[in-house]
Amino acid sequence: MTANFKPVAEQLAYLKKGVAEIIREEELRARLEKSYKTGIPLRVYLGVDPTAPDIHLGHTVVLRKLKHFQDMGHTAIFLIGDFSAMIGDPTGRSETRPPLSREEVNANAKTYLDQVFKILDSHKTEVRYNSEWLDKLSSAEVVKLCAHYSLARMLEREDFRSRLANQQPISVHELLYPLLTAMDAVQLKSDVELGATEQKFNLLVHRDIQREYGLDGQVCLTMPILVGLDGSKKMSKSLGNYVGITESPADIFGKMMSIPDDLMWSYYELVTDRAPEEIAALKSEVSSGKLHPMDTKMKLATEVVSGFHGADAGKKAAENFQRVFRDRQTPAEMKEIVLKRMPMGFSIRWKTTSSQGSHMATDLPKAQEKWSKLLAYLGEAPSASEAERLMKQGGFEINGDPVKDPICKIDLNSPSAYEVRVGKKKFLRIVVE
RNA sequence: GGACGGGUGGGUGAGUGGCUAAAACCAGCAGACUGUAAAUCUGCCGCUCCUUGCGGGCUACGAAGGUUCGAAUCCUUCCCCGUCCA
Repeated sequence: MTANFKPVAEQLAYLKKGVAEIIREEELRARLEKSYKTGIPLRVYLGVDPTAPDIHLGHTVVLRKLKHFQDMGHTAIFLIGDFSAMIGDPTGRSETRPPLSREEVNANAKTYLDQVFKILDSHKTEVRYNSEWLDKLSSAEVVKLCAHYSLARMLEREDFRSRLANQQPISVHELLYPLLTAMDAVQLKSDVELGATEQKFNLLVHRDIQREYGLDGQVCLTMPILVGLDGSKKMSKSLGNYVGITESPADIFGKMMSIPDDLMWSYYELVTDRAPEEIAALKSEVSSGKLHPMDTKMKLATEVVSGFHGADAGKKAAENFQRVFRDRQTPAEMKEIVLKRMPMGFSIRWKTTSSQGSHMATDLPKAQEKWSKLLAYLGEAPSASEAERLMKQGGFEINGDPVKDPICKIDLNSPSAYEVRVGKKKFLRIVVE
């Protein structure tokens, strides 16, 4: 069976969109040509350590590139670093990462796959786990592997060098990270490995080690790091400047709108399917004043939402955004929480457009309860103090009117419904039955 | 193994016995202005209780003990990190 590849030049143009660096482009072209002639698809892999339960927009940059290879008929391999996650990639770290347990890693790996297949075609993706071979590696083999690389070369790496210079600790096992993950490349016999620019060192070590094991060194393709919502640091969960791909359409839309204007071009390039020429055209129309930056950003937000939730959701999110923030109305749909008095306390039911749940609250027995406490109890404010603060500062509204009195109470005995705004973006409908 | 230096709130980092829930800066949150952008200005920024007050309580400066009317600050032991020597 021979895949029907597109001409090499066309493939290359498609694959080059948005990339930071290809090491080396000539080799990639050569491999594409060979594949074109033989009909054998390239083996392209992306290794990801499941260190957190969710993936965010930043991760999708490189996933999308893997998808591009898939689109061109090549074999996409999604490698889950279930073993390497337990070491922790030292990249970009100014300190040693606390190791994860196998249980955490496995749990994370499971949630990754669902999310990843929002981007990749699950039927065409080869999913592998590096514990498959790394678990079995004997000490003798590890020693042999280590013999292929020198400490001096290891210390060429920026984050090791700077930690050394700043008198911060480097654990020996961290040095093992690039070497052990190189075994992935060896085992997979990869033609191409993808990664973010910060992975360049690792990718290059992998390439070197492949050669030591008698393979042709893989092509390394790096993608730029997506800047987070704050507009300066890289997108990461721990910095809180991220968009999770499982978030609701409204949240994704709102977050996308909050990025600085200048940032939208790189988002267009890295997380949408727009061709480079289209992006350039949009950019010049904005700078000439023909297009309003906000409208252009709304387009971006719509496309991002559509990518994860479908075109309808994207459209709806855009409409809702305009309704709430331009027309200053309440959203068409908001999270609804129903409180119902029961003999033992309250039953609490909540539902959003995408999910729902319920539980009993036995420790909320008062008929008159402070809003601040209720919000904290419901998890809609981090703490009661925080909620009080919000109220004092005018960030809390009931049915459209600001309530600044921090001891304002809700009567849980008389049935009624409240439309409540908590902070800038959160709207709730609270119903007492 | 030895000699030194260090561990403070989400981060950086002051503070060496009471005036310190702990300077300053960053991040974060809210308000004003706007395009929920950026920039700017103002305020807030441990938890909790109430009668929301420059109010009460609790917790917090690596851990555990101790000295003291009183400790992030002094003492003891322990843990962790770095540097230099071997």
